This record gives sequence, C-alpha cells and structure tokens, in this order.
Amino acid sequence: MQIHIHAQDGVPIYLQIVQQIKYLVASGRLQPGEELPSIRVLAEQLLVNPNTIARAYRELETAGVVEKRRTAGTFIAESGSPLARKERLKLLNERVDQLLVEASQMGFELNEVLKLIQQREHVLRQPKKEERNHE
Amino acid sequence: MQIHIHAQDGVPIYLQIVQQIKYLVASGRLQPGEELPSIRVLAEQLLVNPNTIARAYRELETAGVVEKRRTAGTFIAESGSPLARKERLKLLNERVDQLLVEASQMGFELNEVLKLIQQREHVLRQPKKEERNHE
DNA sequence: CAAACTGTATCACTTCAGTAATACAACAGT
DNA sequence: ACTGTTGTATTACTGAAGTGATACAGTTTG
Repeated sequence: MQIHIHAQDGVPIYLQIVQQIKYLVASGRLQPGEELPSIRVLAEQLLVNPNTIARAYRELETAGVVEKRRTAGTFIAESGSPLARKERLKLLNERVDQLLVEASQMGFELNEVLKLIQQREHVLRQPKKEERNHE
Repeated sequence: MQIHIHAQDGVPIYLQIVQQIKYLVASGRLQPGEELPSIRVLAEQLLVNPNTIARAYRELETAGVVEKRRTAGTFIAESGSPLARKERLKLLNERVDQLLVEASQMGFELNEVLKLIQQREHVLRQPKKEERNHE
C-alpha cells in the first residue's frame, strides 16, 4: 500500500495516514474486506512509532472506514459508514456550509463551485496511474 | 455587531470570531467599507483579551476580508480577496476534494451533494431574521 | 501639547495535541 | 504449551497553540 508522509507539512502524521486511506477507499483502490498492513509493519515502513499508526487506524474505525479484528488484523469495512442518515446529513451540511462560505469569500459563484465539483468528482472516480498528485 | 462566543466548544475564540465575521460578510450582513468595532471595544463586549481580537482581525486581514487603517480602525475590505485566481482555485480544489471524499465515505452520491449545495447556498444568500442558527 | 482613541509588540503562562518508549493481552499455528 | 503475530494501555516528553498582562507607537482633536 502506497502511503507517503510529508514530514513538515504541518499536518500531523496520523492525520495524513487517515486522509490517504480515506482517499484510497473513496476511489476504490482499497476494496472492502481487504487487509491493511499491521500496525507494526506500517510503522516500520513509514519510520514512525506504532502508536501513531494505531491512532490512525482507531480514527478510521470510529469513522466506519475500517474494521479491526482483535488478533487478526485491520480490514476495510464492508459497506459505508453505519452512521444514521440524519447524522451524516448534519455533518455533510456543515462541510458544505464551510465550503460555500470560503468559496464566496474567494469570490467564486455558485456555478463555478458546482462545475468544479463535477470535475473533481470525475477525477476521483477514474484514478489513472498518471493522476496521483493529491496535494 | 452580533457575535457570540461559545466558551468551551473546543473552537478557539479568535477562530470563532473569524468564522462568524466571514459568515456575516458572505451573507451580506456586513458590507464593504463598514467599520468593525475597535479591538478594545469588541474585547470588552465579549469579555476576552484585546490580543485575541487583534489576532482575529489580523487573520481576517491576511485573508483579505478586512482592511486595517492605522489609527482609524478596521473596515470590511472593498472587493473580494486579492489572491490570484490560480491560488484561489487551488485552495478551493482542496476543499472540494475533502468534501467529496467525506461525502463518498458517508455514502452520498454526487447528485445528493450537488442538491444539498444548492439548498445551502439558497439559505446563505437569503438570510431571514428567523434563520440565524449557524451551529 | 495633552488626552483619547486607534492598532502593535513583547513576554509569560497554561494547556493540549502529537508522538514516542515500553509493557500488556489475546489469539493462531506449530 | 510456546512462539510469533495481532491490537491495546500507560505513561512521559515536547513543542506549539491560545490567551492574557502590559507597555508601546502612531493620529486625531480639543
């Protein structure tokens, strides 16, 4: 599994991991049921403390992205997050609000935002080999 | 100017101020050229240290929302942020990506996201007196 | 020029987020 | 049962973020 840590990006390591795994799942490059590297293995690979990986995995589990089986390992969860639709909608609403306020601040029109979203969605759904610059 | 601080929300005071002022500008309730309360006055009103307000105003100035005139006060900036379009697009792209990944994680389809955005935009653009629950 | 107002700068205190070292507990396979 | 693998828990260090006390530096205006 390809995960890259950018040391002094300001973004904490465990969060970089969380985000990248979410990307991988969202784009289908990690499939439900698939096993993730064990905490220690990934820790060694990325040269960080196992606790840091453990934390990332814990967050991913809370978010419903991943499922931990006691002594067997960590796996991509079967379906989407088990949160109630109402909860999810509330969360999504907050995100959308943030986005719209920022966009408005930056002087973008609604149409531009919508167009941009369709473009990015397209990119996310059809990840080609060339296209992996996510920063 | 109506700003409310929720003490232990986890969100730092200066950020709450920044966000609320951005909302007020984005929704047109604060107009370009309008003067903000002086640092000390707002500090007293909100019962926080003047430094905290100063910080909020500084961030807003950096973001291009606000303009400080040495000894005259702080005012809503005339036009949108002066950032180059390219910069703004890059920022917006990041936000959009985040949103889409989260939405996908939560099991939402593109159409639902788009619809939601149009709803929220409508709310932001037409703020009625009754409609000021932004949390 | 003194008083009253702007925003600014410096420094110190406190808390907490991020990370690490290290020891623990459960299960699988030989 | 032993060994090696999981993930877990406890504790401690460190640096940065958030806030505050307090002093500074320009304008305006009486």
